[in-house]
Amino acid sequence: MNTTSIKINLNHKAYMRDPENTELGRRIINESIRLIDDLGFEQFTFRKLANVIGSTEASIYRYFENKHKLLVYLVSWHWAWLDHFVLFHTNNIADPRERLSRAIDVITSSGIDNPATLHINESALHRIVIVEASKVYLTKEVDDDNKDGYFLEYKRLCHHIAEMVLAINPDYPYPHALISTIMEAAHQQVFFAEHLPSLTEIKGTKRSPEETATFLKHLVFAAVDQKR
Amino acid sequence: MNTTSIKINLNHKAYMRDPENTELGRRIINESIRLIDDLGFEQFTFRKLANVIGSTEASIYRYFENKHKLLVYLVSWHWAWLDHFVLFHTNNIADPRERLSRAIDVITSSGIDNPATLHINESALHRIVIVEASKVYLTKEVDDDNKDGYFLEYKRLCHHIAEMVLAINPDYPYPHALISTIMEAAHQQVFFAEHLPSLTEIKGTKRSPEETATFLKHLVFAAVDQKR
DNA sequence: ACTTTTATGATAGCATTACTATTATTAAAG
DNA sequence: CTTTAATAATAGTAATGCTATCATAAAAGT
Repeated sequence: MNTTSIKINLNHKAYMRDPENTELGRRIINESIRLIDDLGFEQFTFRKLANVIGSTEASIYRYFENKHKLLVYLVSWHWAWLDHFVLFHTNNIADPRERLSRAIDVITSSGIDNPATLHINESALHRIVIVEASKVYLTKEVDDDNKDGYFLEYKRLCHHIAEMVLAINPDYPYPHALISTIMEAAHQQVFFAEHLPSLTEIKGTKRSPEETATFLKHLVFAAVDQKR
Repeated sequence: MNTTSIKINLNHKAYMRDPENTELGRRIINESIRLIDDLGFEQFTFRKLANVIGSTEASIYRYFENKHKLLVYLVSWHWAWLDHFVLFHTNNIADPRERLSRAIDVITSSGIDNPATLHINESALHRIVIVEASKVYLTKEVDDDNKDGYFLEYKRLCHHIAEMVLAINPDYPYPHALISTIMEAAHQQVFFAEHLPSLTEIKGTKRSPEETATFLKHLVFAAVDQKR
């Protein structure tokens, strides 16, 4: 298996025209990641994006209906990429505890860039996901967006890791709740460490993802191994 | 102690003029809760609020610099109120496990209305907090807002519950990380149960807060009791 | 080669949002 | 009974979130 041949496929169309297929599309993705990382999603606009890529608002609107759909696309891409990475790193590992441990390492690790998708800066995308990912579903349109399949990549990753939990303890009653909780915590704790340090023991350093992984493994294995 | 004499005091000024002191101020709070619950924070505007309370945008701007600060105010008020409620329900309980268990019940419980603060619809506010609370800190201005004390109520509640964890197990290394994780999960799981049910075993019914409390107690006591 | 389609760019415009400023009116305080 | 303070009424402005039109260039089909 050659990692340079990876193509991330999404299970929905948050876009109107597939941005992976054109030069302009790839520039939209590439530069929007840069700009959202820079300005935050609230301050990010298609007008500003058009300016930095030397194109026009109207052209960007031909790819994405609005900036929310663009965020959905970016976040979904990240989840699909992480799901792939979890699979890759747990492949051929027999011990279910080791598999789960590695999965937690992957979901907390800061972005690992993929040489096959040069137009995606996965490190910057990971920073975006930490701050903005929950905004894709915390809206009034969540049920419509869910019907359109916008959260399938997130759910699939959650389900894959929940299956590892069940492989360790088939009687654990909350595998999905546990994993969705720690998937969210994986971001929150890193954010808290940097910005609201009194909410966590994790230190706001370069190593906060690893420290967060240690905390989450404590938590998950305690829950899964619990005598009832 | 008479519960009808409670006055929630915030440790910061997200407002320009204290809305508790005037009739218009109380109407702003009261109706903004209704309207945000109804429209979601993104669609909520001061213009729409001014229309429903029969006042003007300019008048509302004399109380709150912008809608983000109003949300900060509402969410802080909720945390201060919950902190008070946790104190109330754990007061005079000697057993630290029982104290922690009751604290978890309080943070997951849907809003309990306070007869002393009739202008606050705590049930609607609780629904707002579930969906919108994380948006108060997931911004580029988080560090400035933190300096202004906007998250003190949240941090204090987290710290109070973390102390209960330490009372049970003084060696547990992540009390604040654990509690901030479950405070966030208390909202997420209820939201997932209703809108993204494949992410959790909690069922999207009226009883989802109680079910979430059961899950969180499992998790917290497993972590705290863990043999290391 | 030559039409037809498709993608982008250039330009304009428009309703809504997020404010700020000005002045008038009314009610409370001194 | 007059000064102050709070609200209302009105207007205006820059930015946002779009949509529409038309020209042009490049790619695809015949």
